[in-house]
Amino acid sequence: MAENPIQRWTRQREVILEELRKLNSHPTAAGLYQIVRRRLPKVSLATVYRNLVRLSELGYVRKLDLGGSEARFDANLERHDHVRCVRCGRVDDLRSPPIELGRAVQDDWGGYEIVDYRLEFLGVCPRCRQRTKREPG
Amino acid sequence: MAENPIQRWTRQREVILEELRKLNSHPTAAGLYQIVRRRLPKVSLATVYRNLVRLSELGYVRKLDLGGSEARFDANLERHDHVRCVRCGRVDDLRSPPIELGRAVQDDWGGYEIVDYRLEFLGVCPRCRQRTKREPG
DNA sequence: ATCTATGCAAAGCTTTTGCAATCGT
DNA sequence: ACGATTGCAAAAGCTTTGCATAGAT
Repeated sequence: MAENPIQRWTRQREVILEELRKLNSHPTAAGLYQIVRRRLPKVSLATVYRNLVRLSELGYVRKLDLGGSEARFDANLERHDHVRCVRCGRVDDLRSPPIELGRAVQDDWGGYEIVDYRLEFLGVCPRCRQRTKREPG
Repeated sequence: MAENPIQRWTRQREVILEELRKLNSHPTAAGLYQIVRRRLPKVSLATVYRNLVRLSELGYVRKLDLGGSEARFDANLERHDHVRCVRCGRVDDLRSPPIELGRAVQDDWGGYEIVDYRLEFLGVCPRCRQRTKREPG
């Protein structure tokens, strides 16, 4: 997938990957930037973006591109789907096995050659459900 | 869904809705703008955006928010999924019936209350497949 | 007459890019 | 030493917003 596999394992790249691997919260680039900054105060947001692109190309991470205005990143490379909270934006992994492509659609594909799918559930996360009970509306 | 259902049926709103209804190509705001401009040369892109938001609130259209950088709009209000061409960005309706939420996931939802899902298939559209045969790579 | 909607331009937000300096190999 | 990578700032791409004017009811 990467055109040029040559890479230099810079401190920035290392820390960005390490911190993303610690999280299961699928941070946005800006979110991860704030976390990485705690270890590398001088890092720039552009470096975080560039490394996330590079690490995706190299197959270390996955760019999620779910709904919402910001892309999210995931170091969990196994095929899995996500649930996104419509209130707070939080994204969690779905424990359940991914759907079977073949079963989902019985009809024809209109001439398309299918290569992948993107499935995202929308819901209200436990914390936001709790909050709703106290302050409805 | 609309906070304030009061509305004025302006020429712009009418034409924007009419043109979107003619299409099954799920245009972006900019794409629809180009089409609407043929009938209303002085219309502004901001008006198209504002009306698409308003028409979504009023339930006349649906904002798709699939992958990709631009939002797409659909006047087909029936529950249906989409296929997006990874080469040219074209979005088509899936004829097949939508998947059944309950069947897709057997396991627990991690405390989430599920309200909706978003399913998008990625593939290569007929035209791009054709092109590939001539100029592979 | 009232008050929403429009057109224009400017601003906002996320992401990308140009450039000189830095650092990994 | 070579050239990929960085930090900074500027730019780019999509969408929203402020404001004065036009227009629907």
